[in-house]
Amino acid sequence: MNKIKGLEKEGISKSSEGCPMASVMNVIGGKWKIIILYHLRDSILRFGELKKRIPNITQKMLTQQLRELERDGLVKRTVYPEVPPRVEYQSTYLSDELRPIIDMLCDWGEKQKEMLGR
Amino acid sequence: MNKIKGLEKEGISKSSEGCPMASVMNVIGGKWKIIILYHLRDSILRFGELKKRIPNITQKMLTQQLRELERDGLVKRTVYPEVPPRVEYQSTYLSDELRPIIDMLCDWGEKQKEMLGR
DNA sequence: CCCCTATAGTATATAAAAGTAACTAACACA
DNA sequence: TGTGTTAGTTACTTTTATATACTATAGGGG
Repeated sequence: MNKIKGLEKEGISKSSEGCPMASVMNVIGGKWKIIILYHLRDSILRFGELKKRIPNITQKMLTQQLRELERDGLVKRTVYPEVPPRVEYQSTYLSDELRPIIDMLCDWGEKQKEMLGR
Repeated sequence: MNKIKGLEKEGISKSSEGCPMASVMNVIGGKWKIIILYHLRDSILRFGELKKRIPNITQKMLTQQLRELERDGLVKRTVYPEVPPRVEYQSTYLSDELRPIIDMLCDWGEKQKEMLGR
């Protein structure tokens, strides 16, 4: 179980050649990643806090997506050797640069919701 | 086969409550959607042209994602009753507003690639 | 007429990703 | 000895994505 997703993401390979967008998708394309990064925009959160803020995600998915984000340098994971365990997640230099983009996406979503009559 | 994905996306329901990001993800969260919109940023493209520009996508996926994008008002599909058939896809008012976001994502991807040493 | 090409798809079968539910480790407290 | 807490695992099922093959249509060549 040391490989979560095989070769594909080990070095952002495969579909990243040719299309600049494809490599981006490799890193933030997971179903929950942008949502996770959205919640980590301005807070350091523990695993359980993230889980509360993203009600529909399962523990397995949250763990998995966080590990991939960590591997790709988009979140920093800090484990405190306590009992019960405490693990904190925070954004990094790389994901900080995604913040304006995430904010814009959020605004776009609001506008789009209005346009679709609701 | 009249329902591509069931209820979930019919009205941007489900996970859109609570999290503003979730509704955005419902619309552009498909694996290929941002890539498709990226290629339609500044060109009107036929099905086959899109397929050439996105080599790893399969016809089925391209068809499916385009239909979902059309349904959500992000692409306009124009069929010319010719043989061989000609179908053109173009961006809409809604997706035009995504353009700066897509460009920023693209830039972020470039920067990120450099940082990861290559 | 038969075969070939081209375009924009469908259909079917298989692989991969995501979801579900139950289980674990470690200690604190009662 | 038994219960609660947190951050995960594990095994299993369902949903998505991919690969491959196939279809309809018209024009052109033989």
